[in-house]
Amino acid sequence: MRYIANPYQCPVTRTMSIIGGKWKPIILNCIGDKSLRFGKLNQLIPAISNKVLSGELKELEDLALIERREFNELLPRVEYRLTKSGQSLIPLLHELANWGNTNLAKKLENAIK
Amino acid sequence: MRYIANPYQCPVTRTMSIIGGKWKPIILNCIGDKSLRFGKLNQLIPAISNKVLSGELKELEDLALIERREFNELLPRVEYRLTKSGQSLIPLLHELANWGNTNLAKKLENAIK
DNA sequence: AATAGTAGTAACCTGTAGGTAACCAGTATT
DNA sequence: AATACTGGTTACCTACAGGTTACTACTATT
Repeated sequence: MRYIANPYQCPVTRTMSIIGGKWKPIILNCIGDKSLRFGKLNQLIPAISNKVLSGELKELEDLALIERREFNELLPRVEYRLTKSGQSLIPLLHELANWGNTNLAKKLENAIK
Repeated sequence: MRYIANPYQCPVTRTMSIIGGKWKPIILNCIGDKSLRFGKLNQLIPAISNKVLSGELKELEDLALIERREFNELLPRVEYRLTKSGQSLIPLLHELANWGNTNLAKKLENAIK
């Protein structure tokens, strides 16, 4: 496989533009194989504001990595779950996590702050 | 494996902070198993400015992903190559590229611009 | 009638990754 | 004596990801 040295055509950069954000890998991982409501996600990830969470969810939906389902019952609710494509990212995320754990655990504590 | 829903402690985010930049995966991939000079890298990646290239190389060196070797010969030169740790990233980059190619090829052409 | 929970929006602000352009000292070429 | 190449540095600028705060309309609870 050959890479072209231009980020706009680079497949790694392309993947990064999806999972490279601050919250997307965390959101994907939190959802996992469950079907979660907005509020539940907000609880699981307390550091995210609901504006940002809402934006990220919309982007993930546009990328067809998650599915948004509205239930118009007496008290209406919304649930999010991974699509096939989204599920296929999970093992990749785990590998990234592993690499980070084995290769960088201490080295980065300060760098990341 | 359990993730804590906070990017500063998230191992995926940790890894991302290294390869998640615009140029780092490209640089790592360009070096590959070779030993490249600054100027050569600049040629291979024409879209990067030498200020940014210089900065990225410094960061990659700080992270011990590449090695910088100065040769103080008649015309002094500098060569960069991957460390063991840097080499261990290459397969991961390939997987990211693969995922991007199979799952997103078209979907993102516009999104990324 | 007041408060809390639902799933968000709207307006505004900020930090920083990345970009541009000019410059450096030393050597080699023309 | 002028220009180009080496491997960078410095100062300055900008776009945008992400953050903060306040607000919405609806229902349920007390």
